[in-house]
Amino acid sequence: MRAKILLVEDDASLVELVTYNLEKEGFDVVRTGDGEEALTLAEEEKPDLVILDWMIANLSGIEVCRRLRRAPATANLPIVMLTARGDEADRIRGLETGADDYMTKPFSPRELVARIRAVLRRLRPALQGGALEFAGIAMDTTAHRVTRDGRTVQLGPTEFRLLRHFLEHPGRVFSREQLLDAVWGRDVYVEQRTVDVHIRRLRKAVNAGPGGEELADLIRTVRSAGYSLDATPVAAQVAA
Amino acid sequence: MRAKILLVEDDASLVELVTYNLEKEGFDVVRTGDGEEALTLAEEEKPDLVILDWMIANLSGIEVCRRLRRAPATANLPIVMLTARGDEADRIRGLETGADDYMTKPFSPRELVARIRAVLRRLRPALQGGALEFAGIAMDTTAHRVTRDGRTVQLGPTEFRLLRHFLEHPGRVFSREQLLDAVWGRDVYVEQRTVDVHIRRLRKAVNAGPGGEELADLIRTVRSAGYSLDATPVAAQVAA
DNA sequence: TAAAAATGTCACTAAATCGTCATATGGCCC
DNA sequence: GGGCCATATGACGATTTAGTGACATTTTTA
Repeated sequence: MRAKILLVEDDASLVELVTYNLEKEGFDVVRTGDGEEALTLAEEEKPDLVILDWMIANLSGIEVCRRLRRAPATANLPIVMLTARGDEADRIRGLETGADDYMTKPFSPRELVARIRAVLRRLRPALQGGALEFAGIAMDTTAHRVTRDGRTVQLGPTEFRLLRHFLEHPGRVFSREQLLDAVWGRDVYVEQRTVDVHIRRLRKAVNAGPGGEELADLIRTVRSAGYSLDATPVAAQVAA
Repeated sequence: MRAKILLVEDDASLVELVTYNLEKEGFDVVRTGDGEEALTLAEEEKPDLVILDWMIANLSGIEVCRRLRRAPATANLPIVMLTARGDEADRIRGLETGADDYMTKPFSPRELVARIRAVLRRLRPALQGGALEFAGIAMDTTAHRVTRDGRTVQLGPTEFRLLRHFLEHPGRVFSREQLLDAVWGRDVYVEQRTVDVHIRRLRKAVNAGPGGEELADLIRTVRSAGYSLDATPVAAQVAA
């Protein structure tokens, strides 16, 4: 999942510079130079983080910061303040108003990106690898939660580990032996056929639709080779 | 609750300066100038945050940072790096190694305090005397009071700390071992199953409705993994 | 000091998960 | 189509794991 960043800045050349660097690093960027609009966008676009210049039109950055903190919808939105002022007093005021970090112009875009990553690493572990996703299946490893198309999927511990392994290597085919090593552990002795059974349990849980019907099977059986997580169902190949 | 800070720095005068300012602001300070000792102290003292100088004896700051991140017990410990180097490359390297913030000497003690507060405000809201809230459960950490949907909930000390830990990391699953570390303390020896009993007591207190009936259980049991505070009850899954 | 509250363990129960097998199903080659 | 082989499936007992009530002990409070 790409993180979305709201950039509130009215210096056009700086906007370009920062946007370029953020997008190069894989962030989605939403931009505005206006304080009022920033508040609206923060609500509507649901960014994962806000970069906020101190000096912007209509509302000062610090006022925007204060209002973002006050509104329940954005109270927890991470904010990185940006400013030309090097004053210690200003920096402290910014941090005390609720900013998570503070950078003084001129700054290096790379450092900005590094700081943004540091903040996001903390607040959205999901954006940093705690979350896995493939073809509608989402797994939050820290919350130990799996959903398919938004609906919660109930899995036993072994099925959970099995699915995690597949999500970590989507598309790749694993033999039963490899799956036993990776999911059960290298020193455990269980029948290879046992893998089949857990694959079946995993399929049953993941492919169960809301009304009891079957969804597309995302686990592909590769005859005499093993299994893989795969987005192209057999039916689609036939139909095509 | 006072926050405990581990200061890893070998410049004696700087240690004095920072310690003075931190203690004035109400922090407890543990100090060392040695990298190896820093790792030990981080485990044993369970600080809420580490201030880490780049240049210290025995192990470089960045190596300490890396090891702290690697050890499960300290992987989530907030780290503020401190250094004489102003190099952008160094700053970025520090942040990418897992530091949460970075300050360059000479720095203002007041700004350091402000940055520490900003980091802690995020990660340990309870330390700031603030209120915690999740899905109808509200906790006032200073008044030591808990309510659910407005009604007061009566908790024993251990259940209170347990709930506070959950509220600080909503949604996240903790193993019994992690809960013992975080809630009971690293040096206490109690049976892992004791956690179950306190979970039960916490559930009983929190889920008791006004008329004696049961409210939705907000504590989720994750088999073979642990427990988490979670807003999506099982009933909702079934109904969906 | 006595009463009350809180704590940590244990034994037991309840529930879920696991691994295996026997059998059914389905693809593939001749 | 027949035979062969690999996989799918349903059932089942064994095992693992969590929930629960009780209890002795310690700590706090009155």
